[in-house]
Amino acid sequence: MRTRVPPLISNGKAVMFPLKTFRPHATSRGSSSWKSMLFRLIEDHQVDEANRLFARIPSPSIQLYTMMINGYSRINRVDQAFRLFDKMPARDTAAWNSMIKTALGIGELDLAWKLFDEMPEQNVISWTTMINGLSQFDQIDAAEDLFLRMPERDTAAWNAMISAYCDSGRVKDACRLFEKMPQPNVISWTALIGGHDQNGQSDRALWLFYQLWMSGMKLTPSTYACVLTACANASELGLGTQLHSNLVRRGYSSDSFVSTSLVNLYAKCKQIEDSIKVFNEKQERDVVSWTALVTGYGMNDMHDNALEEFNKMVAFGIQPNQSTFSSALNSCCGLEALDRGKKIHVTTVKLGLDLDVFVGNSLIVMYSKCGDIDDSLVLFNSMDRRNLVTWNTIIVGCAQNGYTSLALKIFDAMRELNVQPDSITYTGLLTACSHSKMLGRGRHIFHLLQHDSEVAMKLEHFVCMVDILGRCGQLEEAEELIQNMPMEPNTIIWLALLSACRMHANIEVARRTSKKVFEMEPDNSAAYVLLSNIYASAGRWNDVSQIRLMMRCRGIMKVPGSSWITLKETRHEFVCGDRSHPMAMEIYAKLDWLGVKLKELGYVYDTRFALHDVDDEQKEVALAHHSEKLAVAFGLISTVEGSTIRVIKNLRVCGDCHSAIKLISKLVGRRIVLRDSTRFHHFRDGLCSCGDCW
DNA sequence: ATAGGGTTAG
Repeated sequence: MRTRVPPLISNGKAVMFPLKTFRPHATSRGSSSWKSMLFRLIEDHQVDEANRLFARIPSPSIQLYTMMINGYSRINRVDQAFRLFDKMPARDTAAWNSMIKTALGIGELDLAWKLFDEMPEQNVISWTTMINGLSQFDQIDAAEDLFLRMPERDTAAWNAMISAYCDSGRVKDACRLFEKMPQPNVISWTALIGGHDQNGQSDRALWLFYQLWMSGMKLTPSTYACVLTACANASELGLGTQLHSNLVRRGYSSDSFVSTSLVNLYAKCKQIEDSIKVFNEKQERDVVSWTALVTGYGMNDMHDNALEEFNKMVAFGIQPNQSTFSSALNSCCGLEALDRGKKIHVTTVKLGLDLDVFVGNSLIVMYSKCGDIDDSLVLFNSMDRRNLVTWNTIIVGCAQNGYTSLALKIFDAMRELNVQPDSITYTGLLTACSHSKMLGRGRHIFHLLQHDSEVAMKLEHFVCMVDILGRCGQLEEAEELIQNMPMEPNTIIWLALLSACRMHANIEVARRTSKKVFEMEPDNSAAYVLLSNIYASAGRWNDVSQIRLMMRCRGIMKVPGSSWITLKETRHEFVCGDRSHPMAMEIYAKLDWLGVKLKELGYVYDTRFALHDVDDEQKEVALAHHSEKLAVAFGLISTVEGSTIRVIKNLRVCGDCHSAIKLISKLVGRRIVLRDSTRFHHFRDGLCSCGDCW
């Protein structure tokens, strides 16, 4: 929205008229009663009503004009604000300041500058308003320049500059200013505490709070809200609880900001019951507090409750906003609930929020985490505004769903638009290459990353590269990379190498590698399972039984494989050889039928994978009755013919199941989406999206 | 109670 510059302003200097000429009848008493009536209406957002009253005032004072202007400005009726400003017989500095603020409110920075330059006399408030506005436009250097140039500074001006520094991440500069300012007040402290917290320095924020507390300065509700948030982020439940009882004694518990901070505090500290309690005792339930609760349920893995609460909020008549949607969609991911995610998508469209960049990003994540990468891409292509998160989200989504070349293509498009990648972008790309065993492209991306001065290399990048090298059989090079990297290796990177050893049956490297894991994490079952599988594949049964003995002695249990499918919001979970499901008879009958049909297609069980399970009793039946096969069979008999089946497995999909499900997809003419612990497999027409690089 | 500074969810 562009606002025309009003004629009086572009004319240059405004003329001040003596007030008495214009309101001869106004007495101070009369004016104060007009004022209180206007004030009440404006506070109540009844601006039209206020304007009718204003029109009846014989010669309104400058103050009354300015009140009306601010009333319009607050509800974004900017044209009317400017019209009144044009009409007023004289303007004081406050009126000009109101107009600067109005211009900034609609994003008209140029207009704000114009007003600031043309007003006859700026005061400290004019300067402070501009500093604040420049900060909102990320023009921190211009704000700093104004701050240094302003003729006099009061505490509010210092505070504005401290906040501006904090908002642009320049916490050190904020501290420097705070040290230098003559009279820091509780607002200065609150700004500095909040600034540290918001820039990831919650511990330092709490240390600052301790200083404030010792100074004996009286805390305001804002300070409590701010500090409670820092407690939440630093997981300082103890301090948070003390502050809670303290603020109750001060009578601050009904403050909306404070109570929302408490809802957040308890949710983040995994005290969801207390969080619910605070929320239920809260007088007004607004979007923010309700969103805090929805998010809180999500953080406590109570996604069903989260979505229930989201629905309650909508039914209560409170309109969700970007944040609410992003939390609700996140819970859809947690439940793999594509159907409910789609319903929420419809709601975002109704509210016109689906094109919002944050909501759009959440929708992309929801679709790709629920295995519907095609709808993710449709959404990505329809977004007219994108940020780095958008690009990262779609790249990671493609990587997890086997769309490797598309991920690389999107990266090229991103670079053509000069969007600077970050460490997540590179991780996504390397993951994509690893999933498709693209050694050359992987090396290329790794090279780009090493020479990208804007991105710091992280351990996870090396994990990805080791994974690529390992999968492509370059075990020695992978081992060398681990030994020469600039940070300490963790068990994850050794396990990546170990699993490559399994793929390429390399006992020598496996021995060295597993030794590292046993030293670092003797209780990690993955290394034992992998090593024993490597020995078993080589027929070295003595070594296998030795490892099993070791596991038994150390009391290490392997994580049992399980797969599940969600139908009509109910989760049906299966483990290998499971007969506990009410429809077990039908499921096994279907599996037998599939077995016959698959044999006709020339399928033979790949017995190498019978060794996948360490436990003896599961060995024989294992292959035919693996959990993922059970879940697929259940899906086939419980859903409409032709519809897509979506299965999730907690571990990696077994190789035999992978071949079998490919054929099943062709046999029954269905798309089957299987999400395992690392990625998605889209089976269709006898093929898998992973190109068998599982 | 004419204008500026701090506060809640993601």
